Amino acid sequence: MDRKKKNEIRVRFAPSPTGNLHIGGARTALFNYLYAKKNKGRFILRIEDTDRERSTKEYEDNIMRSLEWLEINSDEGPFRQSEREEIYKKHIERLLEEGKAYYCFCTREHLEKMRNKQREKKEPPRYEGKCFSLTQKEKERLLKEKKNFSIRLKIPENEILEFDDLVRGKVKFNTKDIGGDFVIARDDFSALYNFVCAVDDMDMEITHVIRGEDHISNTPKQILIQRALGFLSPRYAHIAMLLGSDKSKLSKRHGAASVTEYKEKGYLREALINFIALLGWRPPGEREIFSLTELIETFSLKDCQRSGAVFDLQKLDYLNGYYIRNMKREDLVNACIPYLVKAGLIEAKFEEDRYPPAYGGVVPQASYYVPGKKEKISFQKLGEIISLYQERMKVLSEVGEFTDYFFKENIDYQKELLFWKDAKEEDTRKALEKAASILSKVENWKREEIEEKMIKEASKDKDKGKLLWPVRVALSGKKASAGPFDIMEVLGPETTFKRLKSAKNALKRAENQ
RNA sequence: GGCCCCAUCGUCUAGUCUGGCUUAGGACGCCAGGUUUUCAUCCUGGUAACACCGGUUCAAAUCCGGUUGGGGUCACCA
Repeated sequence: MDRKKKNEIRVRFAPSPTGNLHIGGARTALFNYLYAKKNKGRFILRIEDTDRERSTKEYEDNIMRSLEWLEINSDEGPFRQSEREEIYKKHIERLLEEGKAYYCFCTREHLEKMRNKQREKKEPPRYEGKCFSLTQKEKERLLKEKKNFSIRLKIPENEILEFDDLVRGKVKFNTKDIGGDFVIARDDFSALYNFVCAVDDMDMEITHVIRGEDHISNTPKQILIQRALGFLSPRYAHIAMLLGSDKSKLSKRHGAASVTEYKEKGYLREALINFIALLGWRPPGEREIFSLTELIETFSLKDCQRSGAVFDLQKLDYLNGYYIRNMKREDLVNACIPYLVKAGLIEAKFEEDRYPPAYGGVVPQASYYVPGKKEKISFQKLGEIISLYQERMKVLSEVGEFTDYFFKENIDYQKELLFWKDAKEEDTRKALEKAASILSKVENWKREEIEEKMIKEASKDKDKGKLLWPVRVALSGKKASAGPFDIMEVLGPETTFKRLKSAKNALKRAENQ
């Protein structure tokens, strides 16, 4: 481990791999990262996998890759607590020797019973310290009998302690409210959360612990552990929780909760970062669009909110749309291609030794095909199609439903959709015929000329929609779409005429029905 | 229930520390209008909040106390 430079600020993000990276976790990671970068410090990643039952490698991978995707990169780590068991064990043994911790042979059943009794009496649950008064002989006997035990930390009975929280100010607590001497290790000397956390924060020379408000109540315990071990505690900053629309702690039941889910729905990392940064933090001024770099420049714990922030999907959508609109075309196309593939609109074929990166990104050397058709569809062409919807997309996953008519051979028309306002079938057929005749005079099949000729004709009537609406629906088959001239240019004359014709046929068919 | 934290538009928030500059500002949403063949974008306007009660003060969203409300946490989970 790198040794700490003098006055260097060191922060850590310490997720436990018991689930995919949660959006709230991502925000905690971000705040730590921003604080480190802003202060030329170091950002350390620590995997808290002391719960062997629930921790998995898959979740750890997900956390790592999610952070990577968000470009929240660590300067040190990942350190795994499962690889540091010897360190914890030594500290526990020392506390035992010094009499600051002791063996407890109470069974879970006994403890459960006690807790229930206390609850019934409306008393706070609390360990009464029974095993602390065990004699040396009794202890040795129980140990010999191989009775299950746990190791508890002896804490002061009634002492007021306080710490200075960087976002909340002074927080006081009384040791009598902690719930008695608490368990720091199991009978195989494997340490529990508060202990490993306290030890690692010291051992990794963490100067600032920035974490969710739900850890406030753990702080006294960790301070007590550090005190018993004879170490100085880091400074703490407890940031407000991320809330669901019902104002309770954000979780799976509020819908998408993991970074992965947002990524898959087509949210951009820039938008997600910008959005979660502004949840519970706001720099002075009225600006709301920030890149990661700009966030680093302006970040300060002083500007952190003390109350919880509701996760508002509509604002995320707005930001995502904003970032999509500001993307370079090539980047947008690359970002959209996986969604077109997923929607079955195109197929991507890669040169033999090249495969798409597992996460995001597309190999430019890939070739794209429309299923069922022989010829390639060029990257350029995909760009023309996609950019028609750049202004309209909120999330990347919408690209398929927006652009499907460019890839499909035939369109199933809904007859009524072809009618503009109170137009009749006769009017609609005439409009389609008129359009075809105008378009047949177009010499250079470009948007400008198409638009000029069509608008000229459409303007003969006050209501341009009489001509243009049926044409647009004939081309797209949709109630809402990009403009007809843009569509025509991308579609090309052949398909354009074909669609005008088949729309007309659809009218006929509808008449016969 | 004990302990802890919190409290400005529906939501994110500015203003609170250092009381008067506030007819409480911005953004998202929503509504209306403009641009437009549709949708979206864009532009203009509108809607909407200091939880309550007391106190301090010439003056309180801002300071103090209480009430209410919300949240978190009370494991051999993290």
